[in-house]
Amino acid sequence: MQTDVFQVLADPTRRLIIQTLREGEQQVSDVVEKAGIHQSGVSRHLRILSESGFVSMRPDGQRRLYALRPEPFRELDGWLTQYRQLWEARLERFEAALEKKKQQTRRVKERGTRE
Amino acid sequence: MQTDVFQVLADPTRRLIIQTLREGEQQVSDVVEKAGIHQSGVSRHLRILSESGFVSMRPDGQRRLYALRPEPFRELDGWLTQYRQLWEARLERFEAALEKKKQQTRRVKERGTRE
DNA sequence: CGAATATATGCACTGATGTGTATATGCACG
DNA sequence: CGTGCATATACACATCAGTGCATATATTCG
Repeated sequence: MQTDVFQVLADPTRRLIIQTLREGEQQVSDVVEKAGIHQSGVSRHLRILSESGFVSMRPDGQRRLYALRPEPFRELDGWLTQYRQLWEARLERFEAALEKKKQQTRRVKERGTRE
Repeated sequence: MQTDVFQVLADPTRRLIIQTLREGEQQVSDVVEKAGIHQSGVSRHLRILSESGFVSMRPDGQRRLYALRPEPFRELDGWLTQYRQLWEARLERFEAALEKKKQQTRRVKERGTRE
């Protein structure tokens, strides 16, 4: 968790690895095939991803299975939330979603609807 | 728009500048005060932010006013969407819990006290 | 035990990038 | 005009990060 989320995501290869792991748990050699760099490089990227919380590691014999973890994504989402109002006039996310549900029941009488 | 969003956000000073611009349009000298680096550096960061679409620039006499633009944030949000399912399951549980609590509250109000 | 396989790490290199200093450019105003 | 202020840019520099190569570590299997 020592390296910050943005730093980690800045590298394209790392994003590719993350993308790859979306399919589910993978061992290093699988990732190597898709990453286009040497095994040593992948190993180091996985280390960074691990230390920053993006992936978890589970030993399976001599292999190591890596999988995505939600926390950093959530963190990024949190950061992004500060700026949501920039493009989302109406917030329909998170608690706002709940709020909306309540208002649905209550009928929309205000000018809350956009033009 | 040549530099990619993640690359741009990787630099802490740049994120600080973005944060600063959340308060609204600012001229360079304002940003300099808050950024903690020299004016030339700020100028270059603003250039990068501009080229990547994070900010817009509007000349005002000899000054230049920079302001946040939504596009890159939206782009980041789009990227993030691929991974939302990673943690939204949990979030939904959270929402459900909240909902439940609210219903509880409502019930309590309707029927008087129970426990 | 020794060989084979999977993954991690030390070393060296290189390209990219953030920064300061100094200077250029652009605008305003006497 | 010419002086002053706001901002941009050229240059030099130092640091860092990603990479390959070679090698170490760990585990499985014969």
